[in-house]
Amino acid sequence: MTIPDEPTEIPAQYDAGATERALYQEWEAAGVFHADAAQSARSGGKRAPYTLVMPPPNVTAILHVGHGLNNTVQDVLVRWRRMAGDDALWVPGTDHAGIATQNVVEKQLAAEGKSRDDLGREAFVERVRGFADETRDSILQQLRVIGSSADWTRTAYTFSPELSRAVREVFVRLYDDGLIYRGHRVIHWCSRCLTSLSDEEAEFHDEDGSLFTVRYPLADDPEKFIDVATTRPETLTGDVAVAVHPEDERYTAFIGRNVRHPVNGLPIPVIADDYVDKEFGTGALKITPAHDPNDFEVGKRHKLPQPVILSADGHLQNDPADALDRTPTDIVGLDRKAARDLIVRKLKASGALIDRKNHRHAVRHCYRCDTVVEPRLSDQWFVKMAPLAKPALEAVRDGRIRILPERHEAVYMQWMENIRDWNISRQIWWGHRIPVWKCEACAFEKAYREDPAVCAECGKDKLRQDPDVLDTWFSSWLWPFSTLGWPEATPDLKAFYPTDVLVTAPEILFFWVARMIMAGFYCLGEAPFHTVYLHGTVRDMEHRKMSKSLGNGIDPLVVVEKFGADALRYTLMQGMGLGVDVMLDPADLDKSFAPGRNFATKLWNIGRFLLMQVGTEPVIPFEKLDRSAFRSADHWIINCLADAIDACDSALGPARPASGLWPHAERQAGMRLDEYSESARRFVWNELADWYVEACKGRLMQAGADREIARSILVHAFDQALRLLHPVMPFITESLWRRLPGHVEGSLIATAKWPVRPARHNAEPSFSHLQGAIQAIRQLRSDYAIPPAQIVSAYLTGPDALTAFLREDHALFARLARVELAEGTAPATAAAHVVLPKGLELVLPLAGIVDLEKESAKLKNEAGGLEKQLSALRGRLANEKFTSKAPPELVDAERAKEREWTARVEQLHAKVKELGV
RNA sequence: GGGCGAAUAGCUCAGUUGGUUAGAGCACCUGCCUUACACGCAGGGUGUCGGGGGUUCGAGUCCCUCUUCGCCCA
Repeated sequence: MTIPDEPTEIPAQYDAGATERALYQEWEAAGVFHADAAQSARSGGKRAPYTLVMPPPNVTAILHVGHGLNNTVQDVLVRWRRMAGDDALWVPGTDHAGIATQNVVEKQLAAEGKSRDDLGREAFVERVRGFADETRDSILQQLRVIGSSADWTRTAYTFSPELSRAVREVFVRLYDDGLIYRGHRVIHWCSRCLTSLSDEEAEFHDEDGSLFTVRYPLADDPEKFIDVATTRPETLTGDVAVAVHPEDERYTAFIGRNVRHPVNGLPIPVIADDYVDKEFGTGALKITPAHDPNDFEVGKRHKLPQPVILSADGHLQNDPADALDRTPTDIVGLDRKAARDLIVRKLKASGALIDRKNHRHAVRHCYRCDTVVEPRLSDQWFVKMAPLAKPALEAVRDGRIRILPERHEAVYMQWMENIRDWNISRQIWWGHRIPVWKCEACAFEKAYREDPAVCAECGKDKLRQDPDVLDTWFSSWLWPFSTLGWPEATPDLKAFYPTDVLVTAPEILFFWVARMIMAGFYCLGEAPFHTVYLHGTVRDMEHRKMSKSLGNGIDPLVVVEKFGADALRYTLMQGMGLGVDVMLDPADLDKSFAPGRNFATKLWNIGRFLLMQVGTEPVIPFEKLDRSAFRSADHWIINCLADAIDACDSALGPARPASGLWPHAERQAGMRLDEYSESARRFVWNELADWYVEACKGRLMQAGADREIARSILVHAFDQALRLLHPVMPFITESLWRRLPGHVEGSLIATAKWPVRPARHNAEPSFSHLQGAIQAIRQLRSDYAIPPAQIVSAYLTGPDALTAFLREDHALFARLARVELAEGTAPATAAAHVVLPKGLELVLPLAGIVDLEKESAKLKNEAGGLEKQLSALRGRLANEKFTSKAPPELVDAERAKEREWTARVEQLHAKVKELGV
């Protein structure tokens, strides 16, 4: 048998760039990512289906580190289940992102000096379509670079003909079920995007503003007046009443009379409504029905007019039809800001402005362009949500769906219980057009599955389609099944729906997740997934969200370029506590990605060294080894492996609820990506490399049965470690795995079997004693600053069986602790002493180096600490209440501890005496 | 204003139904280029578990209260 003395052809440096590109192509060519519908147990196959649908990035998006995080989580899960034998499918795709994409193209047009109206609707939509087609695949391409193992043959797009059909189908069903209606309501209006926004799209930001107090004199008795507080004087001319609380005694005399409007001079009534908060401001409120949702309700109750005094683009208007002739001509045409200033000046001049206070309040902004959102009365399409919410609420309540982290479940419940109707119409051009046609001949209105030529009622061809398009979320809420072919009963739908886990950010729990659950029940009668995993946000060192405007973003492609995709992925996953934000420093990528970079390098080095040591000759299969010939280190590393597999499994899983309902004990179990990463890392680095590889060094030098056991176990343990790590570090593991002796040409770790926990061996504790002894010696060496090159002698005493066992591994002591185990009687003095468990003692004669007083003090100190603990322990055991009330096992354990500690204290005192200092 | 949550090492966080001497990673300190790896090796825990009170044989864990912070919603 030859022992290789030449290093095998494993490069000293791992070339991430070249390796990753080549391996990704290999995986794709081998069809690793492709899931076969026929193999799913739901279609008569043998494999449990495991499906993820990727939260579709915008067509215009470029990859940022948040995408990296989101997709790495999904990739870890799908690679894990693929190895575990599931029919694993990860569906990728993109979202046409109505407002966002239209905005980008409109900006392009503006740069050319054009507007969308210059092009006209059809040409504009074509232009956006062309733009989206160009950008659509770029982010998906970038996801490949970080290793995403999505099934690209199933790439979906919310605006594709297939998915558009699903949108149309749902719209028509909801319409026919009476769940879609047109409403005249105050909605959130973005005067820059010229469209309505849903509640979720109009985000609150705190802003410093002013609270103005304005005086309204009685029309028939100007000496008497009501002071009204408002934050928005620019909407003053839209006032149609002043409201007070019916029980507010200050104002009872005013109710039913008219006051004179301080800006337009019109008489408006004082009304009583218990919506008014007596405590806020002056306790009197101006009512502007067309520009405040609450005022709108008040106005309806009191049958007040609804003048719309702001135009669509945010200027004051006096169009007789809308504004009802209430806006003075000198204000007409001003934008909101200018109008506010002018009105405030006029009020000041006329003496109607009584007070102006600084006031911090939450103001809604457009989530796309950050313009202040204007509440504005208009006609919109709504979905009636309460009936849809009911089953979606039940599913989370009874455990068919779980949300992690748990605290988001309460948030979900609260939102669902108080759900409001969903404004789904947008006054833009890029999106699915609302499929409702109205007949101009007979006024019949209907939602059509196919574009109609003639009216379904009267047969005339005077049809006009509604000009609005649908909210983008109206297509993405169908994503878990529209991507699988719904409304067709496709093989994919049968094989892969319901899906399993939805991985996303908590911000879109309501925008998207809740609506998907509702759509799943409405369209298919089933929850679209059993687990919602909401991960943290990537933030900078000041805990700020990464954003383009702050310039604190991190480009994952730069990270991949510098450190490799595995380093990026590992860094993100090891920092991914459940629901915990990941902090990264955009100014110091080396530091931020050190965990992944260091570990990737270490793993490569472990592999390189291990493979060099083992050589290329075939090894005995692990299962065929004669276990009776195992050394303690062998048992120990196999036990470590069993624990590591166990830890990884319970950190990641369970993959699905066994019965369709999450049992209470499993409701928050699994999905601990950080614990999984750390468990796998600990095994390969702190156990396999730090101890077992070291323990094998000597054994590999000599041909024979013992060498073959070591080789086989090294190969087996490393093979299993690579498999455990593959989901998080797919490239480097694939690259090392194929270099293992006995690797079958063409086989891939990406489709290799996930490790199964082996049985534990009990013969291992001796290795822990050995480790304890070695660590104690290292500590001594460090205390006395003994250089590594200096080998010292050590006397080992204690129970014969144990010392004999440890002496067998004297070579290990020599290598790891740099000591020579000596025979004979240890010198009593001029030596360092270590007291180990089970009566073991180490004595290192260190004449001239050892400080006897220091040794004595150390031992005394240890004894003292232990005695303190011991007296507390004895106190506890002497307490009759403890011994009678505490569980008997605990009391027994405490008694055992007392015996052990007592023996150890005695041993320490004996040592001190021996030293005689 | 309403709701939810958090406060444990310098930082980010674990800590099961209350039960050993409260842990991990990173950072940090000390010593080492010990023939795979300095992106490494060895050694080191640096803590009044936010303050106060209570329940209990026993509290980081349960209850009350105060303080601070975060998120969601109006």
